[in-house]
Amino acid sequence: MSDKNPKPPDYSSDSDFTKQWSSELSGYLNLDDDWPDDDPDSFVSCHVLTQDIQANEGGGSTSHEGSSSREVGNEHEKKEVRDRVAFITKSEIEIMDDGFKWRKYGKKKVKNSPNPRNYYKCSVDGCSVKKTVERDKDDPRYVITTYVGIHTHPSHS
DNA sequence: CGCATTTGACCAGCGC
DNA sequence: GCGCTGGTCAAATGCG
Repeated sequence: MSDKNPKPPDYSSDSDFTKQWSSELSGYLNLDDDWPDDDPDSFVSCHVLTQDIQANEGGGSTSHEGSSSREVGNEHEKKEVRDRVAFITKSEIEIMDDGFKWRKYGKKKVKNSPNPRNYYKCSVDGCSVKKTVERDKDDPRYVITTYVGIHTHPSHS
């Protein structure tokens, strides 16, 4: 991708799109920026699944659903308490500038979907936030963005 | 010149 | 014990 600042042709008002995202993120990432959220009902559907990514079949409708052997209500306190925020966004593009700089550090093909999964990491100094972007296998027009960690900086502006 | 992006390989954890 | 999946890092290249 040679385009650093992708402007989705579909979203004429990508500004609102970004604002909304930041607004959503601000609720979890504690962003100081006050976005003039004037369009809560935008054309983009953003679903937030926080702290519980049990929804492997999150995109809705996935293959095996009968295997309910493992309950997901328990928290796995194995190592660090990384904040995981999964965003299911209805968009054709997965590269959206939410106000942070992301450096792609890996691409892996998942068996659960015919599409590869992209791994991004914040390139801001002192910020160790990671982001994983994956396309829905059932609905390619949907993108699942999972944020891991909390931004320690307001924005890269 | 610096940095973002890309692909491959390696490693770790878990399942069977 | 071996295999598989997922995840991360490293090196190289291209572009700004």
